[in-house]
Amino acid sequence: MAKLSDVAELAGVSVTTVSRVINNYGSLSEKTKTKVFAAMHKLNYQPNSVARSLQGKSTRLIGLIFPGVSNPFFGELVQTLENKLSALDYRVILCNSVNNADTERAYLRMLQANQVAGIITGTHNLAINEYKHVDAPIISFDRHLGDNIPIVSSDNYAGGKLATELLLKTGATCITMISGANRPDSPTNQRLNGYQDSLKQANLPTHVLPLPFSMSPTLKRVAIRQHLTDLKPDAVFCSDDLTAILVGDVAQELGLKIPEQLKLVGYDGTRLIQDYQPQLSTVVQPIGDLADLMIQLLRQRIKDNKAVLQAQYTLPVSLHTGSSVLATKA
Amino acid sequence: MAKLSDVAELAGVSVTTVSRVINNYGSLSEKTKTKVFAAMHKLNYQPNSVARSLQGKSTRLIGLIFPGVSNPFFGELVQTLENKLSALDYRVILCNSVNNADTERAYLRMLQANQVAGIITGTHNLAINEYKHVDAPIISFDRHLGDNIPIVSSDNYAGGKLATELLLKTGATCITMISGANRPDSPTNQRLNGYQDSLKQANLPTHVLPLPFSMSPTLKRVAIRQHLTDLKPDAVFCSDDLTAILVGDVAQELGLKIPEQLKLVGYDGTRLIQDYQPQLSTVVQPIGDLADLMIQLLRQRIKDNKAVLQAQYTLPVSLHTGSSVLATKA
DNA sequence: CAAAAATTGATAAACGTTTGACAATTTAAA
DNA sequence: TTTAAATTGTCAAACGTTTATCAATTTTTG
Repeated sequence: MAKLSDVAELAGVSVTTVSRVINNYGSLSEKTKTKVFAAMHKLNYQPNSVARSLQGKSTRLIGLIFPGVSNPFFGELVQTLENKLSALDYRVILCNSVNNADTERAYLRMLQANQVAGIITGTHNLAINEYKHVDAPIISFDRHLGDNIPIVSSDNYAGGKLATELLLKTGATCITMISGANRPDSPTNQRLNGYQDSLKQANLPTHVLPLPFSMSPTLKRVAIRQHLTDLKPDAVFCSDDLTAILVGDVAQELGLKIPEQLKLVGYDGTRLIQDYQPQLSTVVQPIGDLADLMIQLLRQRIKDNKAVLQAQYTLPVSLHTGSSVLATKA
Repeated sequence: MAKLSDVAELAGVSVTTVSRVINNYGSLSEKTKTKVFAAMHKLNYQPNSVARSLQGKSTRLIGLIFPGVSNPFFGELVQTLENKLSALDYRVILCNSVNNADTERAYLRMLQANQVAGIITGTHNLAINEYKHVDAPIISFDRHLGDNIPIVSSDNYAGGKLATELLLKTGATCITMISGANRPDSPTNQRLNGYQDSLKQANLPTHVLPLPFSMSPTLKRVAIRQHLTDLKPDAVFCSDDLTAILVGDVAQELGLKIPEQLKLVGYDGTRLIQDYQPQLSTVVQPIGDLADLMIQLLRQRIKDNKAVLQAQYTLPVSLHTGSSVLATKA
């Protein structure tokens, strides 16, 4: 691996000059610049970023901590973040917390040891005070991690209302919500609040079936089948699209026609779902905008660690309407 | 951020001693070890890995280059790799090549500049000779990148035969294969070969519909609809599960009953598909084993850059049978 | 208690880069 | 041609850690 002094030697100039070319400071003639670039190219030279970082430059490394990229929503969010960050000349260290506290703690230590410039996290398994000792700026997706850590979310409350009101508009009267089982302070609980407020306004009872994020699909199917046969709701609102797919499946097994006998709305609206399950109505989170905003806020904090940011940023959601509900009430 | 000398000062020992504790060499009394660990803990100290790397230790960074984690197959593969690597105390730099040559070239440069210990790649957009100038060891998933870069694949040929023979066994006589449009030297073309050989053996004609990986789902639907109405095959074998879902969708729109009028087999068999589309028969790639093997080979090359490895490693596939084909011929 | 062994410290060089200070040389302007 | 400006070089320190060498001190052993 060629180093600075090799380039200098080949170009017949001093290392200082090469460094001046690379970092573009001091005064330089076109002729030397050309010579140096030629030598760099010939040796396929690239500055050792370990050495640069130690000297004082940023590592330009960003840690991304999410439960896991095999979940389509996080997969798309992580891919979007990575694409945008890499366009800004940042590199991404991927951390799959698998919702485990020890893992997450180890990742935070590791990221700091690697001198990351910043962290974006969509997981939360530690006590709030554990995030305080992290020097690197943190931006959070949809989790409350402490007073000085900005939360970026889509409008979960509006999403909950949007979904529920769509179901009401198409004539549903017994609407179940299948929610994840989240920490009480999680912004995603707002989806439940939106659902509850909508039904209260319509003078209808609420029915909540909480299924933990981590529950296996097989067990979820069992719980869903039980619920559908017991309560016989005429509509279900799921706080994620994958669970909505399970509901659709179980409904079919039970011989329930969608949307005639059971209307269905999901949540997240990834590209994958819109492309491959377009019949599923769902609340669409603006993944691109969320990524842009998180990156923008992080960069502000990277530039100035004390940058004053809001505690909470909320981006609007939209609705994708498929045949899992009726387009309009007949 | 505390540094070595801070720990030494707090513990009342020399930096040499602290370094000895951290790197566990030389002779040390229990008493000092305890003192030093206490100080490290108190200061929440972690060695600056930038400095360590510069000094000569490995960065323990592994570059992962894949088309993108929003694709469920790559998402699961990347997550599996990340989990296993992180258990071995490696960190992952994620690179989404989006199948673009310039992007991939830039990633390779960046990874080298960051002194990664190794690279695992599942993408291939450069000329073979461009990989030769990479110092870090490379292991490839399912692509031919050059003579000295081992390829890890699942048994694509067996997968193609397995799928086709399943369809034959259940009585299909007009079987279409929807393939990606790959480079001629790509191991994934073996799926096509397996399909062709199986049909030749059964004395049946082949029908291949190539749909590029990058084609949009909407355009794929159009092409599929065209093909199904023109040829009226009684079975379709897709070289990936997502395309199989599209075929299922289009068939339903055309009023074709699955499996009675159209049998369907996909490829990949991710957890996601098995959990959420269990009715889809599919050839299952052993993601965990693939990840284990790639990591094992990479570590051999990290330990010894000249380690002699095979050019090609092939792991067996299995079959997940769902209701998209008949369980047995009636 | 003396000798041997174990422990700890002080010092310095090295990893590859950046950058400041200042000197030397070349080029351009007057 | 003289002077000023632009260009390039030399030298050294710094980033935080590791590790070798050698010396000093403490502990253990016989």
